[in-house]
Amino acid sequence: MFVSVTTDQRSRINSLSEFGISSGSNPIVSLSEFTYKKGKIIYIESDPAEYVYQVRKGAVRTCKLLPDGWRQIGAFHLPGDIFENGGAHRFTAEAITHTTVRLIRRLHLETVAETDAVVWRTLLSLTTNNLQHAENHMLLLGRKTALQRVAAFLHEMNERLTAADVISLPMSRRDIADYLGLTIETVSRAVSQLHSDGILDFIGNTQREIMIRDRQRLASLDMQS
Amino acid sequence: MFVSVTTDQRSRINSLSEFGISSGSNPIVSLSEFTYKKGKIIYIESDPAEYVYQVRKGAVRTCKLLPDGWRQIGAFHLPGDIFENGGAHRFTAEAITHTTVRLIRRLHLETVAETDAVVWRTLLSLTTNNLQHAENHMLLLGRKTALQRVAAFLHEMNERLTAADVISLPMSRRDIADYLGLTIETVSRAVSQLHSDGILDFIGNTQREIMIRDRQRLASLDMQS
DNA sequence: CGGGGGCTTGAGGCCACTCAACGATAGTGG
DNA sequence: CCACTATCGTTGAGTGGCCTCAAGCCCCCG
Repeated sequence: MFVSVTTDQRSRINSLSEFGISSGSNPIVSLSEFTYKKGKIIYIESDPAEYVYQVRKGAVRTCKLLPDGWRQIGAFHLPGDIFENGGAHRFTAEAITHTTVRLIRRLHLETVAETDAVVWRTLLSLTTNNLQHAENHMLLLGRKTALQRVAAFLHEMNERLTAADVISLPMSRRDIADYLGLTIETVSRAVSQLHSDGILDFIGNTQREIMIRDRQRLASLDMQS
Repeated sequence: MFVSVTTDQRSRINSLSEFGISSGSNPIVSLSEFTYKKGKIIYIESDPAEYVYQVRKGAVRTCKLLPDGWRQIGAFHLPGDIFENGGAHRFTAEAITHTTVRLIRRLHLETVAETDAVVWRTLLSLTTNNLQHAENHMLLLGRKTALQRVAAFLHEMNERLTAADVISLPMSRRDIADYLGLTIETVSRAVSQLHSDGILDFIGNTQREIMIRDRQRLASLDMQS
C-alpha cells in the first residue's frame, strides 16, 4: 500500500522508547518516518497491513464512509498521539495538513512483547484510551445539541493543542462537521454564536485561529446545560 | 461495591479457559458467579474496582448519564459476551433482565498474563472488538436516520441472539431509544413502519417478540439507502 | 377492578438540514 | 499586476425529521 503514497522522507530509528512505548528489556525495534502531503491517504479501511503510528508533525483524521457520501470522523490525531489499527483497518486515515508520522509494525511489537508484559500493557492501555474517547464521542453524537457539540470540540482542542487559550485548528469546517455529526453550516452558525456571545474571538483573517475568551462558559456548555 | 448489590448466587470455578480466555500454562484462576435482579446495578461509572465480566444468562446494558437526564447506552451484552472496564469504570453497567455473570479480577488476570502472552493477546482483542463496535456505533449515531438506526439495531440483534429470524428482545423501547440516540416514540414509529412495510411481524401479544419477514430489505436499510 | 408501566399513535413545534447567495482567500496563468 | 477560478466559510430563507406533549390502549399485578 505504501508504494501508492507520497513518501517525502524516510529514516530509521532504533528505539522503542522514543515511540512512547517503554520496553524493559528489548530496545531494538525498527522505526520508520513517513511524510504525507495534505489530504493524502495514510491507509484505507480494510487495508490488511498492520502498523502502529505516532504523529510527529501535522494532523491526521480517521474516518468511515457511507455509501451515500456521508462521512464520520472518529478521531483527530495530533502531534504526539499514537493511533493504530488492530487486525484489519477499521478506518481510513488521512493527513489533514502536511504530516509526518513514525510507524512500527505491530508484528515486530508483538514479537518483542512476547517476552515483555510492559509492551502488552502499553498496547492495551493505548486501545483502552481510544475506546474511552469513542465512548465519550458516542454520548456527544447521541445526546448533545449542535452548540454543545461544537463547544465540546473546541474544549477538547483547547486542551490538546494549545498552552494559552489560542487555538490554531488544522482541520476545516467540513472535518469538524463530520467529526461532530453536523453540517458545515450548523458548525459555522454555532461558532458564530459562541463569538457573538463573547465566548471566543477570531484572530487574524483566517477562521481557524480562535481565542477562547471565556473558558468557563465554554466548559459549562460542554458539560451540559 | 458488591455489598450493596443483590447477590443471589455465588460459586467458584477454577478455570480460566471456561471463561473463554485460553491460557497456555496457568489454568488456575478464581472465577465467581453473581446474579443480579432486573434493573440492578452491576457497577457504577467511576467505580474503582476492576473486573472482567462474562454474561451467562440474561442481558446487560452499559450506559453513561448526562446531568440533564439524558442517557446513552454504549452496548448491550448478551449471554457469552465478555465486557470489562479497563482502569476506572467509564460506564455504569445494569442488568436488563434477571442476569447471571461470571467475573474475574483483572489483577489476577494480569498476574497470569505476566508469563503468558496469550492472555494479553486475548485481552487486547477483547478491547479491540469493543472499540470496533463503538466505532460503528459512532457512524450510526452521527450519520444515520431514525429508520436506519432501528433497522441496524434489529439487524444486529437478529444476528446476535437468534438462530431463526425470530427475535426475543430483552430490552425495553427506552433502552433501545437510549442505545440509538432517539426517543421511545421515534423508535416505536420506526418499528411500526417496518411492520406496515412487511419487513417484520409481531409475535404474541408482547411487542418484544419480533419476526423478521424480509431480512434482505432490513439489511439494505442498515447498510444505507 | 383499579392502578401503573410499557407501548403506540396523533398533533404541533423546534432544531438542524437543505438550498442558495455571497464574501474572503489562495492559487493560477496571463 | 490583475482577472479568473476554486475552495472555504458565513449567512439567510424555507423545509423536514425528530422531539415534545398528550391521549389512549394493552397487559400485568396488586
